Amino acid sequence: MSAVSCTAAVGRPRAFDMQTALEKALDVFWTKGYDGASLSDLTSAMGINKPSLYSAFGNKEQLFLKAIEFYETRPCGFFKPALAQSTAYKVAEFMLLGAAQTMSDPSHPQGCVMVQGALACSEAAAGVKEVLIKRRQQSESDLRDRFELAKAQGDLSSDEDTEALSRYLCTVVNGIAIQASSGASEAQLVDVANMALKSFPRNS
Amino acid sequence: MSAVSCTAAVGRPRAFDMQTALEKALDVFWTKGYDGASLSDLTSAMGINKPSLYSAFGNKEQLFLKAIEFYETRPCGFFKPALAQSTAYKVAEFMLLGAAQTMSDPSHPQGCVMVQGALACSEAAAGVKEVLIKRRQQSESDLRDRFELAKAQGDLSSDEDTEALSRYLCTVVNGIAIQASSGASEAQLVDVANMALKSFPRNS
DNA sequence: AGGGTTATATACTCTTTAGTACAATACAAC
DNA sequence: GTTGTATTGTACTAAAGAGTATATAACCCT
Repeated sequence: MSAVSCTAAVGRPRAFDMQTALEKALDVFWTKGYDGASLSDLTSAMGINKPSLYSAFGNKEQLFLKAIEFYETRPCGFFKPALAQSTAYKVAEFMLLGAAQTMSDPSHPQGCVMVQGALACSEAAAGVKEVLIKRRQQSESDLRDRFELAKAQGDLSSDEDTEALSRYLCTVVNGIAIQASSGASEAQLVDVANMALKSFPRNS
Repeated sequence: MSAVSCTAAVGRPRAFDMQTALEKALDVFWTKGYDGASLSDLTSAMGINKPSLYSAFGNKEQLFLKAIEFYETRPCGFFKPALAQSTAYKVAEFMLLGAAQTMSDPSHPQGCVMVQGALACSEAAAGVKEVLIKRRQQSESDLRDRFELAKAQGDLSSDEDTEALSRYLCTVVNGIAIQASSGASEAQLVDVANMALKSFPRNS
């Protein structure tokens, strides 16, 4: 009954790997969205039965939240590496090209689960929709903070509107997500990314 | 049994207006998406019972298709007016600003039903998802055709890649749809539109 | 006024949905 | 080996899903 998920080796051991199961669940939500993903879809993709799912992850909503948490922190993400670039322009470049490449990558579902996981949805999904909106807004303000830093460091002109800049970038990234989920190729999305970059101020 | 929907005044007259009912249905699909919109949601919004819905519109899928058909052709759309602008740049400007205004308009659901109606969805919605993708791609190629015309008319340089240009614009418009459906204001979206316009070639 | 025709409301069908009860099972600790 | 604990598989529940049968009501035409 402890709140922390302790790995005490007591009782029958779990027969599946939670991390792999979570990845499978993520793929289902990514492809079908929260409303479109049924528990049957989830359990059959995860290779487990419903009681195992419920005991390990809570319920459908909590499973979704854990899945997108994993999505955000897994190594192949492009967002955090983008923020770590050395100049504002390089941040924007890394972000747009990273989005173009990652979202069309055929080794996982196309697009972005943070966008298509719950965009227009039932009341049952209203909670997760709000969470996704908040996360996207958080990304936007993280990006703005990075550009404020760039101003302080002198690689972004001080009269730039960092909020508008970050919103513009996130808008294009979201648009790229739509295109990718509609079947656009990496090459096509890289073109879009490069065209979007033309609007971005460079101080060279 | 005739295939054409003739308005023969025979039998009991319909007690509701099909057009208004269709608009109500559109609002539901727009807000909840295809998967998230239940028949109860639809019938209660339309103010009719299920048999009326089925006799008037076929089934859920056909109702959705008729709803988006109405969506595309209703007067408040911005796409066709954009194509009618006199120069390539004005087309782009009208398109982006029109998207920013229309999609944040509080007089109807925010965002774009062609995007959020069925983005990631169940197998039951796979058909309508494909239709939406095709419609969006059609818009993209209509825009490209318009830019090809602009080349011929001399208001767009002949070495521009019209396909990349139209894809870029549609990507930003789709991104604006996401932002609007997440609660962005018109002013914020107009900023995005103007920033996106900076990438667009002007021959002035 | 009566017959033909179509829409309406109620009540139903069958399937699928999310979530759970329970008995059997597999391990650690003693 | 027995006990305690936690997971597993099967079978279940109650609600909601899409779609329909049927009887009644409202209209036009003759």
